[in-house]
Amino acid sequence: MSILERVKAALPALPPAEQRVAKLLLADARSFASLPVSELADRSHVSKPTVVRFCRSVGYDGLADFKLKLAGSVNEGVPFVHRAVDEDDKPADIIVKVVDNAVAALLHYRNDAASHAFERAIDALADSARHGRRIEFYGVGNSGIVAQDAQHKFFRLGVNTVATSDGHVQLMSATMLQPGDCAVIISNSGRSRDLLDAAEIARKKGATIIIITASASPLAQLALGPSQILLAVDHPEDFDRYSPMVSRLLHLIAVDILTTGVALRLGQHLRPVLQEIKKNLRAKRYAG
Amino acid sequence: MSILERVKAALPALPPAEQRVAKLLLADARSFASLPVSELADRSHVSKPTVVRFCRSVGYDGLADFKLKLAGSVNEGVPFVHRAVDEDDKPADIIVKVVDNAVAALLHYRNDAASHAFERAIDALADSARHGRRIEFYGVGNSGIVAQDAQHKFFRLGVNTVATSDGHVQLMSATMLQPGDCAVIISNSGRSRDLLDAAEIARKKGATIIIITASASPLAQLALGPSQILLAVDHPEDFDRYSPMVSRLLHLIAVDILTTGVALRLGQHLRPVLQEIKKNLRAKRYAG
DNA sequence: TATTTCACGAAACTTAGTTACACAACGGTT
DNA sequence: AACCGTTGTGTAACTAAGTTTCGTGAAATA
Repeated sequence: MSILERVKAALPALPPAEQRVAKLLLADARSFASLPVSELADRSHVSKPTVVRFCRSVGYDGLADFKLKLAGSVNEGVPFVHRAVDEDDKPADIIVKVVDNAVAALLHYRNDAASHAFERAIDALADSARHGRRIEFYGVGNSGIVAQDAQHKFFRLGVNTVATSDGHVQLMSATMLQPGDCAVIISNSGRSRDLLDAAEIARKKGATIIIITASASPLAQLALGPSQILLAVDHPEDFDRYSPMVSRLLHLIAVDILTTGVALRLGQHLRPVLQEIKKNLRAKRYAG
Repeated sequence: MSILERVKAALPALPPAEQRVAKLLLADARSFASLPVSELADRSHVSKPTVVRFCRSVGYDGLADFKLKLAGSVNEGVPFVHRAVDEDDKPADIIVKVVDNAVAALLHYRNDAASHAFERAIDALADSARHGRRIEFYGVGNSGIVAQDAQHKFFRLGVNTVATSDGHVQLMSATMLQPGDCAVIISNSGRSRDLLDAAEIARKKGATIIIITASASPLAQLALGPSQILLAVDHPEDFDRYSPMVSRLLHLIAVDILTTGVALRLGQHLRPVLQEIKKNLRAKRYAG
């Protein structure tokens, strides 16, 4: 996909000298594009032609071509660094900064989201959906809204789900779960007492629990067993001030990924349901 | 900001020959980086040094430096194109595609969001907040969730707001609005009857109405008057299949921008409120 | 052991990018 | 109106970056 990934994949098949060049590249891709051949050759302890050969080995025309493509590829993440909003920002600045921060967080998340955990979560949810088992979404505060959003999405897939943002109702609801059911628990901090209790109860009842929260939190600790799945959502320190804004977006994206995955699993036989919903909604609309 | 924008801005101040180089660049930025000086000089009918001079005029070290930065900049939008999820995508692919689609939509939005409209909206909201007037968020379906999210955000700023996702309640609530109050109406399609009615009532009552919806919709039509503000949220055709997912994110980002803007306007005197909320929330948490 | 193949570097070469310099046009001053 | 400086531009020389050629030594194959 990205150049670096391609290089990483090709690395073992490369001759030793070229591997050293690859290592240099991977160690500091940013500066690789701006250094001249001689410098690159020196730093990786090979000759200049070897640097060129390396470029061709990984599928480019030569060093010049490689540098160009690399510059494009490496810069992917660069423009979207976190930038604090300050007092005298105009609305135009705020728009750019808010969006860039969101994008930076999303791209960061994309790079280290655990696809394996998603696979398990999607399996479990699709399974519950297919067998008509219960799927419940719990969240409090801001995460309660994410839970509702998730519920809404699954609902539109024709899957019968419930979202609860009230601590007491969550406890009651969790008590009624059974093996084969899924409880998706969403929390920004991962420290909410109500959610910890609900998760614990759901676990005891044998339900599969899927936890969307920060990886170093008490709630995340609960997601270690065999039918417990952790979808870690972390964001870099410097997003702290925007934590509620950013984490919510990441939680929503996690929900989108789950929904998309489950929709694909369920496949064909949910199409009719979707169309019917659409038809009925249209009646509520202004014709224009 | 982006290289091309910077060039476009600097263009009028450039000498004629350099302007020709700039024109070539803007006409086909993609290939500019990969062509040699001589070719660039030929195509823009100037000499080689002029090409280099142009690069320096717009703030780079020389042609080499410029090409490198350009390669990075031009690719900015490229990696994040819409990519459809298909049946045999693995979870890892789904993650990448879902995130990339979201990012593509966000960046697109960032580029043509009307900052002027945001300015007016932020002014109106901050004004209502300062004078203790009512601020209400209306939305149905998925947008109801966005409305709640917005309410939650303003609530955390210490601003007393209401979110309503029930059509009947919206009508009742809108009826009670007065000049100086704000109604923020959120809709994906901009065709929901309930919201159109609520918007119309709010308008008649003299409240400022802020509409977050697609620009070519009936609801958007309502936002043409002096105390009506349209925050248009459109997304390209090809996002259609993901429309609910993407538009919701964009609506949320619009809300983030509003919140951030209002928070800056309100400034200092909301800090104590925030700290108190934080303190009280902590009691609900598990110590770890 | 002979032979082929492969990996690598030294040196020559080519081309890209840069600098130095010269000239022309314009604007303001004497 | 003649002068001088500033500014914009191209020509030609130059430097350094990237590339190709070729030769050597090591490993693999016969």
